[in-house]
Formats: sequence, C-alpha cells, structure tokens
Amino acid sequence: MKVLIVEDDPLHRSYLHEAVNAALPECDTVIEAENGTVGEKLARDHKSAHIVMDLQMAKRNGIEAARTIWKERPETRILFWSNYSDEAYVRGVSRIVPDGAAYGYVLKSASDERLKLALRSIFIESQCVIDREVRGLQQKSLGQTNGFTDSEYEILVDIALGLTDRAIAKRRGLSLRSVQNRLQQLYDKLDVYQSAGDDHEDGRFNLRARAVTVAFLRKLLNYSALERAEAELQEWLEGK
Amino acid sequence: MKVLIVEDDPLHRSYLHEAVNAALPECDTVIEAENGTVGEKLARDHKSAHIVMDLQMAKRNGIEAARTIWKERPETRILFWSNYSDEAYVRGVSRIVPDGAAYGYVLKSASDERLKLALRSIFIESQCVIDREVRGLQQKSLGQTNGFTDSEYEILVDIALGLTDRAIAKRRGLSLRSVQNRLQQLYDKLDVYQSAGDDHEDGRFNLRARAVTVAFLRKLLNYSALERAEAELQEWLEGK
DNA sequence: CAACAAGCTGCGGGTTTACGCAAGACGGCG
DNA sequence: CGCCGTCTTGCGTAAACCCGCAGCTTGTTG
Repeated sequence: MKVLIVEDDPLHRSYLHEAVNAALPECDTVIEAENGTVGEKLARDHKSAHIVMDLQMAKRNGIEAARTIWKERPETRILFWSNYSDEAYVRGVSRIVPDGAAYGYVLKSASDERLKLALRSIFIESQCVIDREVRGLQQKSLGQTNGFTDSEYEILVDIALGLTDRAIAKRRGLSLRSVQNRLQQLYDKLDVYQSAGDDHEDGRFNLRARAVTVAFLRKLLNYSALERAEAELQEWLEGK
Repeated sequence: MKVLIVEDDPLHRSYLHEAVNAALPECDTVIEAENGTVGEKLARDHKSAHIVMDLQMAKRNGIEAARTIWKERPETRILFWSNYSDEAYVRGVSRIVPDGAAYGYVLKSASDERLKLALRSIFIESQCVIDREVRGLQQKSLGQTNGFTDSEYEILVDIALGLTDRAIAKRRGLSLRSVQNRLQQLYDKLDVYQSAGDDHEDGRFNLRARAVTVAFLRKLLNYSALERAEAELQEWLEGK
C-alpha cells in the first residue's frame, strides 16, 4: 500500500509520515508533496489511492487539489487534516466529495490516537471519519436549521466578490428584485441589523459590506473560499 | 537567561524549544505558552525579557499579546515567528513596536540557521532582524511608494467593517464629502475599476465591496486585522 | 511673499441599494 | 380541486453611494 502526504509545513509533514508508518504497517511506501500542485501531479503519476491532505496551503489549497484528484479517480480515499474547522472549509469539502467516497476530516489538534484511528478506518475499512467538532458544523450547515441555504450562501459569495445586484442577477439568471430578496434574507440570517437601529441616526451599517464582514468573522467565509470564488468569477467573465 | 515561547502548535513549540536550546547555551530556562492569553500572563509573572511569539493563534493572537506586553515593559525583546508575511501582519506589528525596541520577524519557512541567528542577534546583541521578504513589504507599505497611507488604510478598515459613509465621518471627525474623497483615492489605488468598464452595462462592480475583497486577496487585510478592528469598533460604539 | 500642491468641505445630480406592497407561479396536501 | 406556503417578479420610493466642480485652508518651496 502506498500513501501520499500533501502538506506544506515540513514539521507537520514528517509528523504525518511517522504517524502513517506507525498506524499502517501494511503501508510500504510514503510519498510527500509540499503543495497542492505537486500533490496532484504525484497522485496522478502514482495513481495514489490513499492520500492525507492539508487544507490550507499557499500554492494550491487542499480543496482544489482534492477536487481534481477526485475528478480523475473518484474512489481515491482522502483524509483531510486541517488546523481549522471553519464552516467555509467544511462546506467546501462537502461540495466536492463524490458519492459514496470514503474520506475523513480530522483536526490537527486531535490526539495521535485519533489520527491513527482515522487513518486505519479510512484507508483500510473504507469508512468516513469526521471529527466530531466538524460534524457539528456539517449538520448545522447542510441541514436547514440555523444554517444557510445554498442560495443564501451563493449570494453571500457574490456580494463578497463585489458584484452589483445587476451583475448577480445576470450571473444567476434572476431578476433584480429576486436578487434583492435573497439579500434581505441573508441580512436577516446574519443578523446585520443588530446595533443598526439602536441609536438611530448614528451607528447605521452598510448592510452589504457588513454582511460580508460578519460572515467572515463567523468563519462562514475565509480566504480560501474567496480565492476559489474569485477564480470562478474570472472564469465566468471570460466566457462572457 | 529565560526565554518564553508563545505558540499554539505543539510541533512548532517543541521545535522552537530545541532551537532556543541549541542557539542560546546561556539560556537556562524555557517557558511555553499555548496561546496569547497565557503568554501575557506568563510574561508578567516571570517578567520575561525574551519572547518568541507566533502571530496566528486561535485564542488571542500574537499582535494583541505583544501589544500588552510591550505596554507593560517596552524593553522586552520579541521575535515574531510567523507562517505568513501578509501586509496586514507587517503593518500590525510595526504599529505596536515601541521606539528603539529590539524585535524580529522571521518566517516559519526560514532555515534552522536563520532562526538561530535571529535568536542570537535579537536576544544577545539587541539587534532588529527582519526577514528580507517581510522587509520588502515594510518598505513598500510604510514608505509612500506604491503603498497605502495611514488614512487610506484607515478608511479601508472602516468600510470593511461595514460602516456607512456617515458613520465613518462621525468616527473620524470628517465631513461626508471628505470620507468619500478618501474612498475614491482608495478605489483608485486598489484598481477596483479594472474590468468595471470593459463591457459597459454588464460586469460592473460594487466598488465598496470590491475594494474590501481585493484588499483581502492582496493580503492587505486578513482575519486577524479584521478581528482587531471589530473589537476597536465595538469599544468605540460603547463610548457612544 | 507669491506660488503651488494636498487635503477638507459644500453643492448637485446620476446611479445603486434596501425594501414595502402586491400580483403571479409552483408544489404539496387535505 | 382549492388552500397555503415559498419563491419570483414588477413598481415605486427613500436613502445611500459615487463623483465632478469649485471654493478654502493648510504646509511647503523658491
């Protein structure tokens, strides 16, 4: 069995290497990549079926890499190993995981034991292992309760990118008014009105900008999500 | 000599511990803290004069911690050891370093050698050591060339927080029109008009929101900067 | 001191946002 | 089928935003 490690921090990489060796005696080869681009290439060359992937990498992040890898070989098993449990990451991952694929999401703060267990469960037993903290987010995020609908999330991203109402309407195939309706919904859920009306005349917020910030502070958005969205936007702009 | 290490990743922490031992034989005690809050407390209790500090920590980030530490004892020597060289961090650090203080900024990607050298230079020789990559940013950022003025940066933060023009005017003691002038300057420098006018009628951006995003993508802003700004805003709102 | 650049301010107007109101469209469900 | 909730769309309005124009206050420089 071969395992590919994609992780840009050398310390973490060697830690992972050791953990894999310890947890998987049946593994005879470990390959390492220091960013997403190299990771994709190695995965392709070696036809890797077992990958441990960091999410936040400078060059090309884990979600991008995982997406192209899964596109080529959907049965690949990937364990995401991340520092954070931002809702943006969780949402990003669940967006790209193929039907029935075995994958995992473990936080770097987890114990050695937990990491090793996850490695065995996913790579040997083909089970999904999601860190309980992440799991909580997932439920909230994807279930409708308290979470955001896809359309709400979509429009959040659109205003975060800085599109006008009109541009959003065109992009999403909606009328101007519908876009604005969704915006209102979003403002509502993000509770942007908070101190807006407290001392009238005074501390009013610019709802649109405020919504983006609040989403950021709540980890609904993060750098990597923005980066991806921006890339998609540029792509769309090309295609007129 | 005593050295305090403030770093939330256990792996990095023990790596630092070893590096300190290797580089500074005259150091007899090493203390560790796993976040900013604990770091502040230990620094106070031990009257630490030599600190190695991570910037990005979940609980209370390095800039906050360094600020209060320096406020209490400005002669403290601090080596910032960070993953990133975001302009937001660089700016944040240079904002809080006291006159004539010895400090350093080394990236985690630097070699062992570089780290050890920096440790000796700062703690023994009282010299400032700034990673060359960071140095570049600093020049650009604080020198006027190509960089942003304080007032431009200020207004960038204000719109990022989601304040209205009127609110900004009140907060900064300016007229409405002046605020808008500064906004125009900002839009100009951030080059927000880029594809705005390309296919007229169509892909227009909302300048205000776009400016924030562009700043984010350029690392002019980041989570930690937003977080700090939000805290300051809340404080200001309290004080009416 | 005159001259000039840089920043603040008011005025005016064109555009974009935010949102109430109300009229369809669509899909369950009794 | 008729009732109801959710989603979409158009109309209209008040507010906010973007910005050109022009008069003022500064600080700088020859």
